[in-house]
Amino acid sequence: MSISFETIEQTLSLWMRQACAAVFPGADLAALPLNVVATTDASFGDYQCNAAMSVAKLLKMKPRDVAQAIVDRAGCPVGVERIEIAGPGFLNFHLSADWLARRLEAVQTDARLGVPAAGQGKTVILDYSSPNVAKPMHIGHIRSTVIGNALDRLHRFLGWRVLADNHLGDWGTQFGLLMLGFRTFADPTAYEASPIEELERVYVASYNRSKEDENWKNAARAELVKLQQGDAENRELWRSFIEHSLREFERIYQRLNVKFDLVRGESFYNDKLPGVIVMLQENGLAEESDGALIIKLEAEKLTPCIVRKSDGGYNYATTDIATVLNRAEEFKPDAVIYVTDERQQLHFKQFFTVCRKLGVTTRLEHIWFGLMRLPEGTFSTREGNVIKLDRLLDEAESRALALVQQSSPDMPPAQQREVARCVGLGAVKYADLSQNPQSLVTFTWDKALALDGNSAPYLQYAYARIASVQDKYRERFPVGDPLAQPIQLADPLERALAVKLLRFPDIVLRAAANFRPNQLADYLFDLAQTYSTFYQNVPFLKAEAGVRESRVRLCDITAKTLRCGLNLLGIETPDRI
RNA sequence: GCUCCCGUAGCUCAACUGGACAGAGCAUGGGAUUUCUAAUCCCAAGGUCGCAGGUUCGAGUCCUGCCGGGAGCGCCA
Repeated sequence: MSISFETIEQTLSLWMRQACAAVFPGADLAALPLNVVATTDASFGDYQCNAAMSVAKLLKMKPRDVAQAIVDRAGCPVGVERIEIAGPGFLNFHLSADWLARRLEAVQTDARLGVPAAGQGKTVILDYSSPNVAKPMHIGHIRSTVIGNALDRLHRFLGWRVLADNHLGDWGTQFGLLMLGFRTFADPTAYEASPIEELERVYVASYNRSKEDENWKNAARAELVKLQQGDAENRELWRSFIEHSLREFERIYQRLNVKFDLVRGESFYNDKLPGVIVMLQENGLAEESDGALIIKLEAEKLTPCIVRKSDGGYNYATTDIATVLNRAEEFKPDAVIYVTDERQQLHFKQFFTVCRKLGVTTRLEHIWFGLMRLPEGTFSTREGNVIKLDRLLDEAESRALALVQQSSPDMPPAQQREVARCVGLGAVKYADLSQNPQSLVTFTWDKALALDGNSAPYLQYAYARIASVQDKYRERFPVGDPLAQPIQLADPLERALAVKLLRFPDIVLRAAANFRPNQLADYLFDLAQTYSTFYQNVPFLKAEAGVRESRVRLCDITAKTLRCGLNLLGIETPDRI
């Protein structure tokens, strides 16, 4: 069953706006921030509002007088026991325990846990992961993939129609070097055994030679031109590179539980590029410069955007413009979101600006994240110092397995491996999702594979403990039915847990709106900590009947929230750990 | 030279986009288990939020300058 809820912040904020309008008729409050938000500290109540300060400024009154007027004349919204005025004019809302309990009861039987379907009827295209063909996926790809996938899951859960598109790098100058290298250096046996590894080796060899051999460089360029002109043999080779790469990528995506709705590489748009140029010219945007076709963006204080090279070839920008035009026409999305690393910020600014000039009104967002680097500096395929994604995941699973074997020696080995898989993968994903995407990341094994503290295993452990409590309850009280008993919030630890649980919908909305999965991760960790304190200090199975059922219900809602939240981050929750 | 990010406890990171005495984890020291999974919990210690000004009732958050780190800046993607 699914009930349509307004979130608590939405309800209280709306009430506040109406209250201010009623108490101060005639004042133009439309532009003022009157939002009610969760408090940072329980001593300030459950929710707080700073409206009095902004209203006071507008009306040239004292903030405390404004706050007092609101409290005196507007009363309290439903569910709020009292509103206190604190400090310079903060309004602190204290929710009634009874209202919290009734609300939790409704959430418990709601399939969406009270999260509104805010994206209903809207479409978003998510462009993420997008690895380059013929190169192995390495730890640098994990951020785009994991963050993009979390945004995918968040939006889908909120009711958006999501089209996840893997915009593969399957076209471009690297193919000249790759083809020439392949014909010269490739070892058929190695290629058969491990195509991507061999392609990578071949590419690096070819690239290195091009740096010192001008003829080699020219020959590579000739191969590229042949490919672009549709030469059958090069075309076939190119196709086989893509095929092998996709098979390899697919294996890793399955491992990460990542699914795409569309896999349209850059080459998909090849035949649309001349049309884009014509369009740019017709709009008077493009001009010749040193043989290339460029779009000047001086008014926007951006460097020019090159849309056709002097040799007649097209650029990244041209493909991206064609892609947006195509997406807008075919899918009519409300938004197109790109998840890439920080180095592409300028490119996206230029390209979005050009799209606007072409009359594209679709919301375009570039969600960039800090480049992953090694303690000794950046890494690249060419340098050969990459850490493959497979190796990272293998290492994660084997570290987790050691831990599982140690703490659950009686578990059957097959189950130990399955738990280790969930825990190891969860740890890797969580390491990326729990911090601000834009922060700079230096890769270290211990950080990426942390299994304690603020980590996925901590959350998974909390979840597994609840599953165990529920089993024990059924064992000892086979005729008991928690849902038949009301939730009671007498103990402060129960109340604290209840308040935290009911924040979930607002957190999910915010994490999606800000494109910041770490805000959800933060919340889940906080929730798990609150639960662990509750678990440690409040008995449930030994509590008297009634209280016992109420607490088991709190456990159940916590489990559902953890599972739902972790699932939104792409992290699994085994029942045993 | 110009543009964009970042600088918070010994270490790794938060801080709901301008709100209350800046919070966690790790590491350190102390404590809790005959009882629901100790991969846990409780307590302690740890800070001039890079520096200097400014705006504001209020600044880690906004503005200016400087210092330090990263990234980008016409035919790569």
